[in-house]
Amino acid sequence: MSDPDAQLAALASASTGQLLLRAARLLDERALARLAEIPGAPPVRPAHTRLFPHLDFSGVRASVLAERLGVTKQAIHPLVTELVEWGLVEQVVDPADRRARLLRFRPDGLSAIAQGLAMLESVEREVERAVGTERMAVFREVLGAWIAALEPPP
Amino acid sequence: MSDPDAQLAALASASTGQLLLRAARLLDERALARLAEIPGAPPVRPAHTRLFPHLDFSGVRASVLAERLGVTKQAIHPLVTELVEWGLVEQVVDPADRRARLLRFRPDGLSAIAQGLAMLESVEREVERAVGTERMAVFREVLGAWIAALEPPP
DNA sequence: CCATATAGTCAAGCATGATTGACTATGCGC
DNA sequence: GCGCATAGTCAATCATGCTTGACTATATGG
Repeated sequence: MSDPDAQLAALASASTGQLLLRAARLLDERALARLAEIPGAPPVRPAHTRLFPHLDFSGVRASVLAERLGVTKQAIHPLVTELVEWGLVEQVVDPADRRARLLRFRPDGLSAIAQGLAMLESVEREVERAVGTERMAVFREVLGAWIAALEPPP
Repeated sequence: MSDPDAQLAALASASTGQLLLRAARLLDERALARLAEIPGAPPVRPAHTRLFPHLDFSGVRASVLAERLGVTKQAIHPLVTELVEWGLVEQVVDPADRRARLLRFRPDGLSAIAQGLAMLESVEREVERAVGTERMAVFREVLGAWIAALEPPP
């Protein structure tokens, strides 16, 4: 462990960060692949899934979405358009400013991708079964710490 | 919690899987951004970092790399070429089969991206400080369970 | 020794997801 | 009411990271 080269190599090839990246990539691929093999499901792409954590039933503006993801609103626009076409979200005029529209999940639309989401959940349950409820809780908590450490570019 | 719509929305917007994806994306962006702002550092892209977990000092064939990542060897080739140009890895003829070449880290090359890797490590330490050594150990373990659950497409 | 398989290379093309720039429509403040 | 800011749209372009297909060089088995 005192060899700095070995340490570097370990960092490059198997640090916790690398494990995190690897797990996420596998999860992403699997969730999308699962969705892709369901006949009627909309062709959701990674770019759409990035929007999900920022959507809810109360409504968000497209420009806010863009800002949160750190991209331009032009980049968001086609994605939102597709989600609307697929019936996953709907747009309503923002009562506070009629130029703007609020985007929000449509419950009946969400059920269209329910199986894909259910896959996420099933992997989650599988892992939970393997490691136990308590450890899973710790995991979620530490994940929160990672996000907190990374979220605002200090 | 009995409202299935709310459950779906929660799954779409904040399940553990989503948190995992989010943390990984943030980490990836930060590590690459850090590297990008170091003057002499090679312009490593996400595609290269995917190779790292599969590289070491003992040597791997490019085709094995491709197989592990689930892409064609043509996709791997330009990435490897760049890593070699940047001095991060070197190629030696495989003594077992002279058609093949083994790829392996070059210690002095690794130090060129040491600062980027060090950033990974520093975030890791920051998180560890925040949550404690024990919880970090649990985290790593659960991460392993996720990877195990996802690794071989069942 | 020759046929066939295998490791890696080269080239062209494509989907994705971003960018910049120009535009429309609406709202808000003086 | 007018002027300017703002929310969203449209169009063109670009980098990235793949793909398929054709090729070269080396190995191995009959």
